[in-house]
Amino acid sequence: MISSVLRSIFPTPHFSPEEQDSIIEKFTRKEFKKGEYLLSEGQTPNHYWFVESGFIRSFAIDTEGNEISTDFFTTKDVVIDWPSFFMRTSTRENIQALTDCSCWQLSFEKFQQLFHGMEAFREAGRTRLAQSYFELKRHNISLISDHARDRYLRLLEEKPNIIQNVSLKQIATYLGITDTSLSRIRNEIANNLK
Amino acid sequence: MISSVLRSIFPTPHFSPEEQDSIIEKFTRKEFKKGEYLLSEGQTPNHYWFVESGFIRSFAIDTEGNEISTDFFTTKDVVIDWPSFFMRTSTRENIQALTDCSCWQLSFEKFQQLFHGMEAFREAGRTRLAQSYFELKRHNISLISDHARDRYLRLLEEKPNIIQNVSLKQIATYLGITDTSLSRIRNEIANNLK
DNA sequence: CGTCCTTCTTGTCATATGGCAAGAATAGTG
DNA sequence: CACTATTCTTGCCATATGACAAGAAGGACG
Repeated sequence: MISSVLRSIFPTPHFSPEEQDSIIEKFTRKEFKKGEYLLSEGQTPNHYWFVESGFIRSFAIDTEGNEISTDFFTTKDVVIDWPSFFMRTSTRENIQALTDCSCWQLSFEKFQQLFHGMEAFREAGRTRLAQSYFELKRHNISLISDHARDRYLRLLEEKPNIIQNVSLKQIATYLGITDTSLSRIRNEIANNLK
Repeated sequence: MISSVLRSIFPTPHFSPEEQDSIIEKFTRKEFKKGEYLLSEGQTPNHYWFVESGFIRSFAIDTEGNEISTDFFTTKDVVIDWPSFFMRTSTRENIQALTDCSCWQLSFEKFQQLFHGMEAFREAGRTRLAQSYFELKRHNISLISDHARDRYLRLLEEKPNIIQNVSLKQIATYLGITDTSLSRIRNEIANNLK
């Protein structure tokens, strides 16, 4: 099975062709239909994925029962709930396909083989997790310091195609506001008010 | 040098006595005076620490130049900025001793030896990072969903000794509010208003 | 033990965002 | 292609929290 996406995720300078092959052969192709869940709250994940095509979101349920979007994923992104995958615990997250998706799936077992058997693989994995941590903290600080408007504008820059794939409400909870407020913010921006 | 703290961080069921010894010998003792910085924005960290005694906070500077507390550390906690430590990049964080502190320090180089040389060590490290990620995300969702009052009460439960060691202002920015608002919240709680 | 400096509290008013509800627009479906 | 169900917008008013400033309280230090 050919995957230019996987090769670009484990690129040549850091991985020898043999290493690439032994990584890629451990992945299997997985398709998800729009609306389908890759992972649901309460489950203990046995896999994670890289996105070949499609759009995915993760969300958690807060104390009031509201869905709070925690992240959005598209081509080349790793789709994983780090804590539950590594700690083998049940997750608080839900991960749902927003469009039909095509992904590359790796089992925990195969992941462990690669992680403990190949130095380059664990360096890359560690870096990926550290990068996710960095972005999560950045979002955190932004929630504290920035106005909703600024958060929205930055999200648009970073994920321009989010508009076509994600409902206002789902974007709003990611930004920490209501869909009503986000609608107003969009209106202000469109009309160049403020 | 004896350290019951380090032994409890790399505990017996998961680490053989030999492994414990080979880990612990790589740490050095490091003392910090109240107010001293373990890490400053712009630096690339070459070490991380476990706290033996004392109280430490980390903070970032936001776009307006305000200090935003990102975490608090005390005995047994790992003090590290994961992204910059692993990615060998300059950090956005500042880490400062709030009291005189005694820590165990590990260099990046020695860390790498342990990480790539000892399976139990890298499992433990990965778990620690995953756990930090989990708590960061929980804080994130709390910033979006919970009232400041609830965040404050939870912080008090989780770190009861924070009050003795950290100023209101530093706690407030962690909670995402101003010190003024936190003062009012404390007043409400004390007088059982609301 | 008095002085100074930081931290904390409290008052007044401002503002960002929320809650609710009604209509408008859009998309999904037989 | 009509019908229905979401999703999005907009109005009105409520509320949590912020900004600023003045005083009170608490700690550090000679």
